[in-house]
Amino acid sequence: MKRYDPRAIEKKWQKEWSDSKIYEALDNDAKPKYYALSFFPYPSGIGLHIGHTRNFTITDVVARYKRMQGHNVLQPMGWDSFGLPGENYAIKTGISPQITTKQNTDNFREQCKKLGLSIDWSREFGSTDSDYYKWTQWFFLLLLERGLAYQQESPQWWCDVCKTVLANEQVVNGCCWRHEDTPVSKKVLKQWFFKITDYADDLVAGLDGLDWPEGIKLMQRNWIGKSKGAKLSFAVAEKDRTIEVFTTRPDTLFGATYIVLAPTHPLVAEITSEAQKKDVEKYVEKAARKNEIELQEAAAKKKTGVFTGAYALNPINNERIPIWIADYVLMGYGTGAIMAVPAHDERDFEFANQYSIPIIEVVSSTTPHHGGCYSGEGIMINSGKYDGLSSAEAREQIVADLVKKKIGEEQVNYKLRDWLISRQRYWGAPIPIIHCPIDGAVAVPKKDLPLELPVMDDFQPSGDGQSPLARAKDWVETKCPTCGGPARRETDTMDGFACSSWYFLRFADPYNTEAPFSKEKAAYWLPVDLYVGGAEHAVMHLLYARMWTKVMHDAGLINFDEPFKALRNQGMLLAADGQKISKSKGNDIKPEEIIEQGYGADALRLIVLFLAPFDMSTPWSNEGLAGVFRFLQRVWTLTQRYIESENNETNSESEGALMSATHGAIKKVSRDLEVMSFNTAIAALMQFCNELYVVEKEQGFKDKKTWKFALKSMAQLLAPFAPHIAEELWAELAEKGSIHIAPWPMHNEAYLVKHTIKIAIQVNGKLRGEIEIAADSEQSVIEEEAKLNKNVADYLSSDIRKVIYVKDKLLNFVV
RNA sequence: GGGUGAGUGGCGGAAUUGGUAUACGCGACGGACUUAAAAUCCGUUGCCGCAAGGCUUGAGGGUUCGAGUCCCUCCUUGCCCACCA
Repeated sequence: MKRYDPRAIEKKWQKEWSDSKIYEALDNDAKPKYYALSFFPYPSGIGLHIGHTRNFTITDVVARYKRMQGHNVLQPMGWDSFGLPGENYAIKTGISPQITTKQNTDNFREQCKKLGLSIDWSREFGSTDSDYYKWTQWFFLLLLERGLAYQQESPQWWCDVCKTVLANEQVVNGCCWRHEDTPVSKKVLKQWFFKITDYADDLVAGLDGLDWPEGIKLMQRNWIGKSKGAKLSFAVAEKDRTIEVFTTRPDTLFGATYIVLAPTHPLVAEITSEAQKKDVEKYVEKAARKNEIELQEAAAKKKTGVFTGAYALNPINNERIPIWIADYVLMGYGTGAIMAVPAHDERDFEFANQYSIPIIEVVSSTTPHHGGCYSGEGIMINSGKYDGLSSAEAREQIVADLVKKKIGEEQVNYKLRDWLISRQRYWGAPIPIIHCPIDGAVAVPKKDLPLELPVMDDFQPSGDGQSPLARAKDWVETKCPTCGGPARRETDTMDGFACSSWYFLRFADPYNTEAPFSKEKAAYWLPVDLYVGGAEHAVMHLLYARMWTKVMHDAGLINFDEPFKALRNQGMLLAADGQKISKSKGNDIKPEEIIEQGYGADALRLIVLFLAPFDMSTPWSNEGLAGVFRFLQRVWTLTQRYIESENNETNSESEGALMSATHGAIKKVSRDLEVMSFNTAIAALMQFCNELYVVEKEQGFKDKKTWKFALKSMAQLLAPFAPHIAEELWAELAEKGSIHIAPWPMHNEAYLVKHTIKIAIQVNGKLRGEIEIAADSEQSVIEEEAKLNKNVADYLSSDIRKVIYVKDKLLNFVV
C-alpha cells in the first residue's frame, strides 16, 4: 500500500497546476466573477511567517470553494516592496534595495507556492516595478490636476547625529532608533500632501454599505472624527484681534471662564503682556521640546499652563475672561484654541482648579454626578434669556443668535488630517515634479512617465534633510517642462501607502501600457469581493485605498466608489506558550520548516484553520499539527484500502450508513464554508472520516459503488482545505480532470431523514430521561411513552400543569 | 480615561442563535498488534459518587416551562485609541 508522502505529492501537483494554468483567471468569462484578495504583503528578508500563512490560507480556501461552485475566480498576488526596511538594510550593508527586493520576492513567491495557493501568478507584480509605479506617479498627477495634492511646510522628526529625518517608527522613546541617547527634534520641511479631508464626509458615509467588521468601521469613523459644533469669535480686549475657537458645546458659552491657546498658536506672542512675557516664552520653549511620548504622559499627570496677561471678551455677554496657554490644547485640532468651561468639561475643570479660575455652572442636571463637573445634557441656568431651555435647544439658539451677529458659524470639524506623502527617502516611487525657479512646481509630463528611480550605490542620508536622491546629480538636474530653463527634480519619494492604494485595480489588467487599467476589466473584476488581512491596517491603508477609489470614481475611471465589498480580519496566531510571537523571544513558527519536516502544506493549512475560528487569536499547537496530519493519513489509508479491496458491487447494509454520513458531511461543510467557519468544517470532515472507519470495520468495503461516492465526496470536501491530497486521491479514484474545477457536491435531504428519533424528556426544564421513538409520532404518544420512563415518573408525582413539546427535540413537563 | 472583543473540561475549542452543554482535535488512561519500542487500530475520559443519582459554562441577581445564549451588577483578561475642545 502506498504511504501518504506529502513531500512527493505536493511538489507534483504544484507543478501540474502551474503547467495546466488552472488558476489563471479569464477576463471574459460568462461565469459569475469572484475576486478574493489578501493584503498586499511586504516581502521582508525573513520570508513568510505564520501570520501570512493564516492570512493566505483563509483567502485561498474561499477562492477554491467559490471556484468549485462555478465562479470565475481571481486570486492574485503581488508585493508591496518599497519601504524603509529595504533602505535601512541598504544603509547598513551597502547592498542596493533593487537586489534585496528581487531576492526577497523570489523567496516569498517560492514559499507561497509551497503552500499550494490557487493564485493566478500570471498577474504578479511588485510596487517597485517601474511598469507599476509609472501609474502610481500618474495618479499623483491626477490628484494634482484635481486640486487634491499640494505643498506645505510641516515639521518632521529629526536626528542631529544622523542628520536625517526620521519616520515615526524610527523614534523610540523620544530618541533616534540608531542613537538611543539622542533626543529627536522637529525640523520644518516643505512636504507634499493629499487632500483626503475633502473626502472626509464620503469616507464616513461609504462605511454604511460595507460588509466589514463593525469594529473596523468604528475605528475609521473615530479616526475621521467628525464632530458638529460651532466656530465662535472671541475679541481680544484692547487689541484689534479675535481668537477663533471650535466647540461642540456652544450651549455652555455662559460658563466659559477662560480661553486656552495651544503653545504654538500664532497669536501667543502678539497678545502676551510685558509682565507675562518671560513666563510665556519659557513655557512655549519647554512645550516645543516635549516629544509626543511626554505629551501623552502629560495627559495622565497634572495639567500645566501659563497666563498671557491678556483678556478676551465673551461674545454672548461681553465678560472679560483671561487668556491662558496650555499644552492640553493642540494646535493640530480645531483652531488650536478653546473656550474653557470648567463646570462642564473635565479637562477644563482640572485646569481651573489647578490655577484657581472661577467655575460657573450653566447646565443643571437631575441625575447626581460626582467630581464637580458635569458634561452631559440638562436644563440651562445662569445663561440669561436662555435659562430654562434644554441644553440641546440652547445650543441651536445661541449659535443662531451669534450667526446673526456674524461672530459665530456652524461648523463641522474633523480629526482627520491631510495625508502627508513626502518621504525624504530613496526607496520609494519618485514624486513626478520638477521645481523651476521661474514656473515653480511643475508636473512631469505624463508622456515622460515612469520617472525611474536612479540606480545609486550610496544610500546614506544626505545630512541636510534631503533624500539620498538629492545626490544623484545627473538625475536631479533637468529642464523645466514649461519654460525649458534649468530646473531641479523633486527628490522626495512617495509614501508606500500610495502604492498600496490602487494595486487591487492593477490586478484586473496588469500588463496595460496605455492606462493603469482598462475601464472594462476594472468594471468586470472590481470591487474586491473578499479582502482578508490583519487588523493592524484597519485605519490607514483601508482609508487611503478608499479615498483613491473615490477620486478615481469622480474622475470617471471606474464605476464604483468602494474598493472592498467584504473585509475580514484574521486573528493573531500566538506562540504555543500564549505569548506574542517575536524573533527576539525565539518562539516563532516557521511555515517552511513545518512543510519540509514532512507534515506538508496540507497539514499546515488544516491546523491554522482548525485551531480556532479564523478571526480569533489563539496559541499555536505542535500536537494539533500532529493531529490533523493523523487525520489526513486516515483519509489516505482508507482510500488506499478501498482501492486495493476486492471488487464487490452488491448492495449491502452499509449503503444507508454511508449515504447519510456522506450527505450529512456535504451539508455541514458547505454551510460552514458559507460563513467561513473553517474550524467546524474541518471537525465535520474528521467526524465523517470516523464514521467511514466504523462502517469499514463493521461491513468492509461491500457495495463499492456507494463507497466510491463517499470517498470521492470526502476528497471534494477536503479540496479547498488540503488541495494536494485531495487532488491525489481524486486521481487515485480514477476521476478525470482536476478536482479543483470539478463541481462542488450537493447534498440530498432524503438521505438525512431519520426513522427513529431521540427525544429529551425534561421535568421543569431539567433533563430527566430520553426516549427513542418513531419520527413524526404524535405528541400524546410521546407523552405516554415518556411517563413510562422510571426516572421521569419519579418526578411526576404532583399534578402536571403544562406540557411543552419542541418537535423532534424535547418534551418538558411543568409540575 | 475612552472604545471594543473574550471568559465553557487538564488544553485548543463546539453548541443548528432561547431547547439534550462539553462536537472535533490534543493530552491522559486501558486494551490489541510487537521480542520490545514507535507507528497504527479499538475503547474510556467534565466534576462528585461503588452505585442509583446529583452538580457544572468567571461571580451574583433577574426574565422564562427552559439561559452558555436575553437583561442588570460586579470581577478577570486580550486588542485598539488616547488631553479631539
